[in-house]
Amino acid sequence: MGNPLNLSFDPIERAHDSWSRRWGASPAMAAVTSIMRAQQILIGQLDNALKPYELTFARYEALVLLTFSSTGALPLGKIGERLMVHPTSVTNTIDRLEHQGLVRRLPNPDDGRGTLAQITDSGSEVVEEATRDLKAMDFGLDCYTEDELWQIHSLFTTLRVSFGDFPEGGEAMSAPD
Amino acid sequence: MGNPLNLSFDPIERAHDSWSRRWGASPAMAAVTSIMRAQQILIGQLDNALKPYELTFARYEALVLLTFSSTGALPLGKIGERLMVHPTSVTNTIDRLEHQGLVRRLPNPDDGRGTLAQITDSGSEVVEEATRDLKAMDFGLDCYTEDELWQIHSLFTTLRVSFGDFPEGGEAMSAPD
DNA sequence: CCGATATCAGGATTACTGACATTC
DNA sequence: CGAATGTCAGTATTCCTGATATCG
Repeated sequence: MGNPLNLSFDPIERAHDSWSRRWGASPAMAAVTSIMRAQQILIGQLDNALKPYELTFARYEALVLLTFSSTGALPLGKIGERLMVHPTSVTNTIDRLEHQGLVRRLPNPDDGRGTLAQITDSGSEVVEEATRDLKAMDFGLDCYTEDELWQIHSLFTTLRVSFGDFPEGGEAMSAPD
Repeated sequence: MGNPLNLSFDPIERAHDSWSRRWGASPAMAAVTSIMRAQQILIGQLDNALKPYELTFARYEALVLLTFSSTGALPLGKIGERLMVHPTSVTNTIDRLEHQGLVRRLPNPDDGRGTLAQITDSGSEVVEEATRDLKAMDFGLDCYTEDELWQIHSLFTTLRVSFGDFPEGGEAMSAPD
């Protein structure tokens, strides 16, 4: 559903009201459904903005990651780790980008088993343009103040740490690349 | 990726640092990627908790919605509206639930074109049990205080209103059902 | 006849499991 | 040999674009 619902009431508020009457108030239930809908709205906005480049947000993120690498190339495994996606999804993503000519595969000189994905000149151009567009639309979050955006980021860092993505208060150590 | 990343650093913080150096600081970029990962973590937790019942969170939500209806039945179109999913996805969801015996289809007595989905006794039992489980795990949000949960809900209500899901400050009018 | 309500066929993403060849 | 890196085949979800039969 990439389109506004345009209802006369808030379906999530309504669901939470009914839920409360039956099973007791649950701010967690209200929060989860809000997060789900927010993600749905955002991914719709982002994918839509990237459509002219035939990119999805997932593919855009892969290109951005390669852009930041010193040589413009990274082993597929590392890409999956950074983007938090499954190995087979990385293969799929890189396949697609390769067919689009935005990335090329190279054997990893440091590991005969591995493959590097390297961004092409065309890929670099596309990233620059797409980034300009996404910045212009504030990644779909133009309804927020800068303060609120940091608040959101901070709140979810709590969840990610709690889930075990990375240790609390890291960032002050070695920089694996 | 339903599993913790277990990295030694925060991949989102890292990405935002690189991004900032190249294109300027963007709290929106940091917020979006945080939201995406949070949603990924949560849907993984929820679907995992519902696996014993052969439910996904989407199917669970459909059952809950029917539970709240006075007759335990609703037109498919209304279900899609409330759950914010595409009509064809509703057909698919109800198909699945019907095969599981948790829901049955009935012709809509008020509209010859329409179909009602009605929850079965078996469906009602499953909802109760699944809900108990989800409440016990706080919908995957047990790392938050009640205050933080309302904060999250409130922040995303801003986004949903801004996107056009429903009018600001609604909730004080008729109650379509 | 036009619009609304499903349903169906089919395409695009993404995640995950299991298997497998290659290499460390 | 046991572990790691990618790739492939195949499955499950969900979203979306038509096309379509039926009813209001």
